[in-house]
Amino acid sequence: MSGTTNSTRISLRRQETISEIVAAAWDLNRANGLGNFSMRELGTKVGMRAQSIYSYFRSKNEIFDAMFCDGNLALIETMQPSSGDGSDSEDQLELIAAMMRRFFQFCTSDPVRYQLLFQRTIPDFTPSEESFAVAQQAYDISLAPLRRLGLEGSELDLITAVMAGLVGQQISNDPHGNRWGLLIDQATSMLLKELVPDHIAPLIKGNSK
Amino acid sequence: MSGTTNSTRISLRRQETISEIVAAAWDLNRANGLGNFSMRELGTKVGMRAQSIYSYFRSKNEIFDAMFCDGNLALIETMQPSSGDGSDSEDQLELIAAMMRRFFQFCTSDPVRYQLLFQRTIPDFTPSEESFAVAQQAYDISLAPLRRLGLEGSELDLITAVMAGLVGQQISNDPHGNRWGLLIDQATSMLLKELVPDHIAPLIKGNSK
DNA sequence: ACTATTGCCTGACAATGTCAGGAACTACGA
DNA sequence: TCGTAGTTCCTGACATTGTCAGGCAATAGT
Repeated sequence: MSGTTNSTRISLRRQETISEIVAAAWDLNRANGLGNFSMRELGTKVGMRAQSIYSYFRSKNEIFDAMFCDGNLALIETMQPSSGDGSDSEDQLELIAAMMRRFFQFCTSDPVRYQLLFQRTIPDFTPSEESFAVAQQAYDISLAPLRRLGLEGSELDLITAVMAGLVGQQISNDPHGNRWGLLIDQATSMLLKELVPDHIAPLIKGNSK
Repeated sequence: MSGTTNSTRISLRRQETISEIVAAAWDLNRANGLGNFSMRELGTKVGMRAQSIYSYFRSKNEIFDAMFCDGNLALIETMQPSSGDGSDSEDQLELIAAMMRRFFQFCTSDPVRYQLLFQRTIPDFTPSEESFAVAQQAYDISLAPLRRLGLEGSELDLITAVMAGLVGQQISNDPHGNRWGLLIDQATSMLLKELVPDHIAPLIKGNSK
């Protein structure tokens, strides 16, 4: 099982099987909680024996690695700017709020994916260089609108903390609701008042208690 | 192994052994990552066979439960008001900032404990009624200073999200440093400006960019 | 057609959580 | 003090789990 082949047909077939295995792994993780599945269960779901999976992935952790890469690609797709994104100050600010809501939705719509991407749930799993590079790309794309506002360093740290906090609390404490989702706009405006006070007048409509 | 005995000496001995097992479990979890230890390893560390541990805990998850309870008792101890806490408005505000710093320190000083208390890392583990009650108590004690300021509902949600976010980002991204710890005071004042604007004049010394 | 590669299988092994039964020791009551 | 009950650990064992080795049937390449 070298994994290298010159045949397009076989290569395609192999890629398909790999994708099937990864998709089945997502299903099992979502059903059982992250990490709570056996290779035998996975094999059964795909229609082969567990041992056969080892001709596609060298270890269980390599399946997590493929999932990690998969999840970050999905994040890139979610956070990629869409074609209608304007460039003047007012649109930028609305873009930030929309970006926050998009990230929140991405994370809370799939808690297992969130765990794998942003927490350290699997003790022995660390991403490969390749998939870590994808994660870095996802990070850069996610923060690009903030950087375009001139935010950097500790300012970005504060924003990522607030965003991560809203998501984390939502997933931990109200997984089937939207309790912390209702706070996104307030949190966003609070952050922008703090970090970009000169730019926020048009967006802020009054937030006093 | 009924676990019920009339003998103080035996009862004490049993409690000591239980404590030893839990302490050894903390050590192993901290060394290997949460959940990444075997009962055999734990038995060896305590000086008995793995099977013998089952005369003290019915399952591995029951050990996690004891640890969960343990960790929340430590949180209660950390967040309990100290004797020098004043009651007027100015002291209250400084109390909030100190509370934030204390919570941050509690979490980041022991990431495995943080994971067990605040994340869902062990798929099949849910706290027992008894230890969940301790966790509720810890929550109430932690939030009491905020409630004394008149904060409630979604205001508390925003604060807990920011706090959780700072901790979570710190532990995930800078486990051996203090990158997000440096943002605590700014985050605190930002929150108080947002939520208690009438009360914060004496504390805020100017935070514009 | 023949050979090499691929894709799965069976068989097996060490590690893991946990159960059952029992021996040695300790505590309690007569 | 002695006998009995309870406690604390042990050995032995089992089902499950991650993963390796070897091999056969089907497919691909020449």
